[in-house]
Amino acid sequence: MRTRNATGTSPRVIGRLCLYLRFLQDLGARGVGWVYSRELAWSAGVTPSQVRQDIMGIGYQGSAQHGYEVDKLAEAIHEKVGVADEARVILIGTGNLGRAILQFFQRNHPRMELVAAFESDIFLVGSRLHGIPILGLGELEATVRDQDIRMAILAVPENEAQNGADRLVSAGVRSILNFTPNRLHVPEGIYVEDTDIGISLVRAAFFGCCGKGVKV
Amino acid sequence: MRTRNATGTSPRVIGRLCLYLRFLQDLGARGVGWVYSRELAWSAGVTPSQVRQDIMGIGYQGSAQHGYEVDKLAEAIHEKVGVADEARVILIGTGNLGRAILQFFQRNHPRMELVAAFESDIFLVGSRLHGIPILGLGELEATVRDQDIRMAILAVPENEAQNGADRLVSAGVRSILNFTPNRLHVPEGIYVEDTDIGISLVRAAFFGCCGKGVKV
DNA sequence: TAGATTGTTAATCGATTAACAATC
DNA sequence: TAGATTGTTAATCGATTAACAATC
Repeated sequence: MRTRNATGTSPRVIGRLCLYLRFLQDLGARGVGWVYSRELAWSAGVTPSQVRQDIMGIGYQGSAQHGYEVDKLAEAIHEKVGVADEARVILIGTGNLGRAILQFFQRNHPRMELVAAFESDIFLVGSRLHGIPILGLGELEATVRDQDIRMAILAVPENEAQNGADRLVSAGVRSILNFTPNRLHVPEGIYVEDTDIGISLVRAAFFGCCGKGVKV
Repeated sequence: MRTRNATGTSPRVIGRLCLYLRFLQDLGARGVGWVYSRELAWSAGVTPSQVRQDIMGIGYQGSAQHGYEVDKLAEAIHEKVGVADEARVILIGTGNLGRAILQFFQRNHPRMELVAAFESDIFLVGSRLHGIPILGLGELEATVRDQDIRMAILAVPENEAQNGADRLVSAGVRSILNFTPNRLHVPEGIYVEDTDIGISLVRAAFFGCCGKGVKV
């Protein structure tokens, strides 16, 4: 199963564009005006060839003489990827992981807006965590519909994962950032981004200790 | 740049084996004795073909009649991936993210052992967080050497990321689970697993809101 | 100019899927 | 047996890299 969109942009390309954008913003802040694919490649840990492919993919053109204009390229990438800025998001689950995500929003204040967090524990409902209102799970569907929410962060206990996803999807959510250790079964057209710390730990242990991981 | 090891096991395969293992352990606990590739595939969100490929890769054989024996297959996967159980890990940085990771260890108690956490704030050094001793960054190298640590979790502020990685590598660490938003530059043979919540958010927003993500 | 870089196509590489004989 | 499944090879698909003409 692959994810694609109309323009052929894959999740991997989006990830790399984000990395380029961070580097470009950094360069811009330092007053650097131009950058070569080689330098962008270095910042993102990829090849210059791939950088040029990615930039070709968003239709931006550089100069063979000076490389890419920092501000212009940043703008071009932002035009492609900047939907994140307008995204309004909800969080389901305010356990340890949920609270870490709330903190992430409070600290890094990504431009996307965290509208509300949902929680089944009625003692928490009605309060606020890191400035975000905690609503009861019963209000989930109404909130998604009324506020036209298209994206949700799922951080509920494992045994509620699929049920939570089902409710989100039927309420109208189009993409889920899944922090549960389960793989979610969703209809076609719904995007799921899995984040699995347990697997990341095992992978690092495997390649670090015994797998003799080798970059080739 | 790809990561490979002697036996050809890629990070993706390891990730899927972990998912199969979780499902198998669940089945085992429920007293189920046999499982088909179709069911394993469903649990991990992949195709039965891929499941059979992965299982072939670890050298386990099933039966065309009953599928795979749950306990035996779990054991075979565990034999491949179970190095994680013996891994001893250190954490660098005890900010918000670092503390979330400490909580993760305390709650999910993965079998790998979190030996110590390192912190530059001298007011925290000497105390314990979630049962884990907090040491000063000056003790990093000695600890890695004396305790033969091969894996580290990097959760320092962005501007200390590369420096932290350099110190870890030169002290002898072989793999890094990187929670900073930077891509680390490490020598060949060192494995880095990147976890980037910011990018995950942007991806989900992109494919949920405007990218019209479609599973194909 | 000479040298370095981009844009873009072609080649390569790896990962996934399909197909099907063998099996029970 | 008939039907379903595995093991395994071949085909497909996608992503990455290499190559090189065009450019300045």
